[in-house]
Amino acid sequence: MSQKPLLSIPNATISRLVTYLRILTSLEQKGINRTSSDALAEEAQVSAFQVRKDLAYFGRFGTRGMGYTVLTLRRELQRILGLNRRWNCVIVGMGRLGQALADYPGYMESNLYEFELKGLFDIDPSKMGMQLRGLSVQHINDLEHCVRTHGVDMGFITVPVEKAQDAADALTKAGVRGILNFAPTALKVSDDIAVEQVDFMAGMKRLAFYILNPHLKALTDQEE
Amino acid sequence: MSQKPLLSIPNATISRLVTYLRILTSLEQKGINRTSSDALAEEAQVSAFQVRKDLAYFGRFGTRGMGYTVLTLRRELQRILGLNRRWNCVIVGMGRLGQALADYPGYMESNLYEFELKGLFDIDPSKMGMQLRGLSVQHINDLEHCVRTHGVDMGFITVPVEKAQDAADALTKAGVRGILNFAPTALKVSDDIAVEQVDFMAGMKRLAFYILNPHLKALTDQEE
DNA sequence: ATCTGTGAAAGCATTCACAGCC
DNA sequence: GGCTGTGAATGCTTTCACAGAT
Repeated sequence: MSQKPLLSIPNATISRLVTYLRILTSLEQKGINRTSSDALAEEAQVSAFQVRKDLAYFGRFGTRGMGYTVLTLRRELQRILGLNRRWNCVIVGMGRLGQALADYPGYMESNLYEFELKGLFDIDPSKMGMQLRGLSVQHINDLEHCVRTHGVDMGFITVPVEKAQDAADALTKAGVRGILNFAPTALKVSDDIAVEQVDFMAGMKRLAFYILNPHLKALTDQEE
Repeated sequence: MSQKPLLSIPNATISRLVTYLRILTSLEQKGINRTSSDALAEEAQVSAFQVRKDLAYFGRFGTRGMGYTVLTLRRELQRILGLNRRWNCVIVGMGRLGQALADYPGYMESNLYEFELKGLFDIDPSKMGMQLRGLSVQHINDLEHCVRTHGVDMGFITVPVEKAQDAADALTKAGVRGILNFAPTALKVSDDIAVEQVDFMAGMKRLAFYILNPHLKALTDQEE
């Protein structure tokens, strides 16, 4: 219930928690009900120190000398990461990236998270009514209504970079609590709205760089 | 020509270099031919120190008291990032993510990078011959031939997690120089092959976490 | 004896201050 | 004077070593 952190959590920790959760789910399916920081570290390919430190940001979930109960730790991680609920989403900007994102069925049925698309928006009249995954593209003016009626949590911005701030303002006004920005620009939004930046092709760009510079090894990872 | 770095470069620096390049390209289009670390920093929303430090990893491109020549710096960054060439790519695994990736037209015509798909591969016989973006899905056995004849640089792994290592082995044998791994597992490959990990939905997961924990602010960014 | 939880040390990346060149 | 390039300082993340619980 009560989260401990007064300090800020490394972003990388959050990514790793998702990994631990995936491992725990898999252990559970195999009928294994106890594990240890060593075993989790082995699977996640990080150090056991790292596993324990990551968990320590949120509380104490193990028993000294014993390890962790798979079921308990799995539940705790689900709670911390927000997986006991569905996340309602909208896409603003139905260009090529928005369409690809709407068409991508994976995130709806990811075995961990439950993200659900509730609306698709654009300002281009020629796109109105276009059907994608059972939703029809609506005008941005209808965004607020959609957000209120469906209890939309987050919006994905996939408009051209020069329109990104407008889209963020519209999402703010509509009342979403978080924005995932695919446009390569930093958004200015009010403090109570979470913003995460996504560079869709960052992986390819880094890869191109490291192929070109084989003597440089990527030591920092995840990121994405 | 000669790259300076003996030290390892922060991964975040590479992402920022791409940002600087985008800004320089835009300045050039506007006919502006001189700029400064201050101006670049303003646009990129980082500090001027950061801009200069990032550039310093690769050499000296400015003139003290004067700033940078847009044209020169743009060219240098293009060279460093590998944008004077085309990157030939293949996708291994034509499930939902592989299909979405093949269908996504954006990375082919990105105004900075030139990535081109040269082949689509799977092991499932029922997928063979399936058409996507002018390419037909081939059996993984034909991967090596494709890589040799087209000079393929990198492969994207979009197979289920338990098949990811096999896909990596096949790509290694076929002779690619880099692998972009979308499966949530760490691959073991020979040292001379660059591997970058991509978590397609990491942004959404982080966002869910920060919406749930509004008192925690994301301070580390980009990554992606 | 075992394995967690955590303060302290080490390792990196960012920020800073200023020396060095126009 | 102005602005870059860079060693030194700061701040954050990871690693470590060990105290503490069973």
